[in-house]
Amino acid sequence: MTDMQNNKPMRSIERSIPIALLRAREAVMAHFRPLLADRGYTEQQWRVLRILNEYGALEVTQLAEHSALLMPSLTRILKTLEEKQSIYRIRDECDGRRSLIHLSENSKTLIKQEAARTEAAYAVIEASFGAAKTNQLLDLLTELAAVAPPLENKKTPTDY
Amino acid sequence: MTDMQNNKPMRSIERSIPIALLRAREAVMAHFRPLLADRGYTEQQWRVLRILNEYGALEVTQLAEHSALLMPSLTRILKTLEEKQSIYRIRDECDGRRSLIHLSENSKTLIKQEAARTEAAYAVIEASFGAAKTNQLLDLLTELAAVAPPLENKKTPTDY
DNA sequence: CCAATTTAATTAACATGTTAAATATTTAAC
DNA sequence: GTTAAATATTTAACATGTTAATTAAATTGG
Repeated sequence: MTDMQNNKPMRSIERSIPIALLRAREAVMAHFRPLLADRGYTEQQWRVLRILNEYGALEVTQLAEHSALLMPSLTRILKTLEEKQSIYRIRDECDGRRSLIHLSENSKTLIKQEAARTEAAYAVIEASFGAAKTNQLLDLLTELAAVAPPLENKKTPTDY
Repeated sequence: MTDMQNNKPMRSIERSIPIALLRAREAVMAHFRPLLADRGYTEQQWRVLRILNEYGALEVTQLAEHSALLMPSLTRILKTLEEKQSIYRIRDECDGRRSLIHLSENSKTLIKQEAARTEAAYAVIEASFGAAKTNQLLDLLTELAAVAPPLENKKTPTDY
């Protein structure tokens, strides 16, 4: 009874939270992908534009946080968006490492034009899933996102 | 009042379902990443092994469905896993296009050994988030994943 | 039987995800 | 004030996501 063996089988993958989140996300994105394709932007590129439209000019780190993108991804995305003249940068005078990312006028116009189609896609989802459940889900997801991350591999030597 | 202009601003990104799903997923995965790193597998590679362990040998298409991976991704992952001797293929005698993917004995042993650590990570999440909410969330996600996808771009010519 | 279609899987091309390392600039400590 | 530590961002390398095209093997229709 005191042996090290653990005989419990691994939890069924059918109740895997990460996979359930993936599948739900895929179902939702299926509604937006046609819009994105028409606009000529990827999901992540459009997300960056939406964030800038909502918050105004942001530094790269803040932009990464709001858009849920890692810095290396954002670096590449910003390069692409800059080439498409969807955004532009203004370097910080005081701190040469920082720069503010601004939305171009073209992008602001495009987002305004697309607002109705975006809302329509949301409406289809909510009509099927229900506004109450949508809000309930968003609340649960927000709470789950706040679960404390596991302790980092702290390099605590055992010798003191 | 009958103009084409829509003046409603775009929905706030703070209540974006796709982003909320992303963030929640990231918070959960943070608990499993250290385990994956120790094992030397990526999240997706490990998922494939878990699926095969649960369902037994599967054809590539079924494996893609269960693991929520697109076929091109799975093709590459299977090549890697085959080189690591984590899986092996057996071609179908009757249909030369198909093959069954089998879990190697090494992998079966590894998954058994890791079951306890995996459960422990789940336990941490449930201790923080709560078992009731976990189940509630899984139910909502399953339902959301079932929302009817938008009508495909059917190539319906307008001339008949 | 065979050309046309369908199906299973792979390949190609480009974008992003992920971790680690490198750069450049600023701040802190002597 | 100059070196060390910290910070913001980028680069590098490899894996996966995504769409379209391709290959190879069955199946169908004539």
